[in-house]
Amino acid sequence: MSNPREDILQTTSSLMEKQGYHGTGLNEIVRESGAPKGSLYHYFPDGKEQIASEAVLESGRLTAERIRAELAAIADPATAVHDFVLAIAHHVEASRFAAGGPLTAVAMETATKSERINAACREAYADIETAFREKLLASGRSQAQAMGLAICITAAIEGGILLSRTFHSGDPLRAVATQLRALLSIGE
Amino acid sequence: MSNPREDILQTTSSLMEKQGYHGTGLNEIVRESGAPKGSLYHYFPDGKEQIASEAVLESGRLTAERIRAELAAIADPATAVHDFVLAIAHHVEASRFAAGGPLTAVAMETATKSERINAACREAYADIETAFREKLLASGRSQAQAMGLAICITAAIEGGILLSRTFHSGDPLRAVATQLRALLSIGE
DNA sequence: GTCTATATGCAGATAGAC
DNA sequence: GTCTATCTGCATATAGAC
Repeated sequence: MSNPREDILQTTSSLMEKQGYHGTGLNEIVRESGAPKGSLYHYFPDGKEQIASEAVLESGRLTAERIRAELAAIADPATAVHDFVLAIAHHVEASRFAAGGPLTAVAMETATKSERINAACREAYADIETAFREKLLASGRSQAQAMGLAICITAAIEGGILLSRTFHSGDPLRAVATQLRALLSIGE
Repeated sequence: MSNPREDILQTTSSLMEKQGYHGTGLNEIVRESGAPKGSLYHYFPDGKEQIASEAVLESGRLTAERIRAELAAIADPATAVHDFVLAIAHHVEASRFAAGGPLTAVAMETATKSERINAACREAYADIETAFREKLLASGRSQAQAMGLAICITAAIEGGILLSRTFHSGDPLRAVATQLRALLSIGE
């Protein structure tokens, strides 16, 4: 089931994850994905912006899904989030500090430069925040509390990935895991 | 007191802050900085990597200095950090979501691509974490506690800047401010 | 120290054949 | 749907005059 369109999006995600939007070339994407050269503008007539936007959206959906699945396995939200962040730490280390999702770099680079990509990033982060928020709501937090916490969890994880990649160590993410567990244990 | 070298570094910081490392061209830096065209490779013989590395280092030192100054104004660390993050939120809004420092985007893009820039990012983040850690140590936390919290504060703020830029709103940073205050108030 | 001119290569994008 | 060929423009970097 070779699917050039999907291959292109997935390769784009993993390349932009490592080197951002501007650092990733279309030729590079075609080469790495193994997709037919001539098919790029056939599937994505709007070019690079469209490819990046769709890659970001797909990555957001996939990440939100994974978050839901992992959080569902453990009842207590503090422990669930803690363990989830530890899993990210392991994943980032296993990828030799290449992983982390394409959002962070792409979102920073394009926040004020491309309306289309920015909209995609907003939707992706909204998906992710919602996944955390739902878990907190299910365990009895108020709407406002759940929202504030979900934003902070998302921010701390994104920042933790950034620091872990920079220091080539999972330790920053593990520190984030510990502190988030403490934060989520307040008032229990 | 026109100083081409300094002008170039400062312009590099503010351009890479908006569009990252690969999205910023040397021509653009020269044009925006007003520095003499022919002086770029005179001051920075190693080219773009050197310019980015020095801009990152300078930005790290400056940021750490600002953190120390702001935190020193308020005795209670929870309130001090809270107010500091609110100030960032205001600053990011005032800049129309361009601000946030060159580190986030540059660090993500270059973590596994340029040894030299990566080393500069590590030093910059270490400076910043140290500024937070000192405040926590001064208020009686243990070394381990202060370290873990400082990392988490840095991560949450970086992530908060990312989200605030993406959503074109200071609210994510304000949510981070609230939660960090709660986290730092544990056990008081 | 600063200039202009330029080398070399790749970027994103398009045209038109098959 | 996929190919090759090509357009235009900018990227980083260098050479050599002043």
